[in-house]
Amino acid sequence: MDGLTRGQAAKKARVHPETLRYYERRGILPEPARSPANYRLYSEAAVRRVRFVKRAQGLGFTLREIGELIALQVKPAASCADVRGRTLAKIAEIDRKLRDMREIKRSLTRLGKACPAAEGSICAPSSMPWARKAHREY
Amino acid sequence: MDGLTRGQAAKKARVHPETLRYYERRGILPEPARSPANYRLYSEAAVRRVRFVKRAQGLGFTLREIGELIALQVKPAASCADVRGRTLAKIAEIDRKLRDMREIKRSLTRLGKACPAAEGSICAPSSMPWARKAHREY
DNA sequence: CTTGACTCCGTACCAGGGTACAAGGAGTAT
DNA sequence: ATACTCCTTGTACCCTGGTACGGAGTCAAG
Repeated sequence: MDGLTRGQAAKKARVHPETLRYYERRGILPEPARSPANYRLYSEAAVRRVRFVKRAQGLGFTLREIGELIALQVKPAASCADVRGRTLAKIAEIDRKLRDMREIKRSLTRLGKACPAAEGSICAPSSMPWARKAHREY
Repeated sequence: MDGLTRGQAAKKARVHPETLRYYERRGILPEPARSPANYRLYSEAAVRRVRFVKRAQGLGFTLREIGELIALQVKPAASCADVRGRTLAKIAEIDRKLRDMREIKRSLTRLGKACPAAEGSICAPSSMPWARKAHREY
């Protein structure tokens, strides 16, 4: 019998075993095959999908959005123009996130440079507009 | 009397007024000045900070992480080497997120190209490894 | 000088995303 | 066959990040 049990698949995907059942309920994972003894049997593809879900969550996507992202490919070809529209919208969203991300990184990079590595030294005033002044602001 | 009331600040930052009180409890916002009638008075800097928080949340950072990000600049200069270390760690984290983000974008872009805009046409098979095959995987 | 919209505070509630628990069955090791 | 671990189901619980609610005070417009 091949396929991974829930615990094995969970370990490979680095999530809690219960999470797999939860994703199944949420429709994020399809109902897996079952062993003769009714054990769930997961494929490597399922593991990859879970890993993708976790990375996407780390980027601020909700489970519903991630489900939509996955659906883009699983959808019937009939709704092709629709799929294309959704895809372009998702790309635009990601571009926004990329801009935000790069902006935060720039700020942090400036801070890293202003901050000498030596112990006991003094950091130059920061360059993060969202932090600057916010604590003496009245 | 200058400074924004809670409602005004919330509107500018595009959040619910209650959120400002919540962030104050969480230490994300400092305790603001008060009007003679004990109303909170927010600065533009506070509004900018809230906006930053929302963008960072959209990138998958938790409130605790965002607090740390903000603390990097507010921290006393004494702990400079420490701040530098944390800053570099945050930058590495952001680089990971950037890689993930770009990978998803690439997949979506391929999908967008494979998907002719015309109504009723057929999409080419997808190029998203995390979706592909996961629905016939047993 | 009242009405309506705002504010205060404390507390209670809610949704999303899991995680735990109980009672019983299956697999394996000794 | 006895233990130990993992699996099944259903249900209950938990944490995070807010939102809502109630009773009282404030402020601006009419």
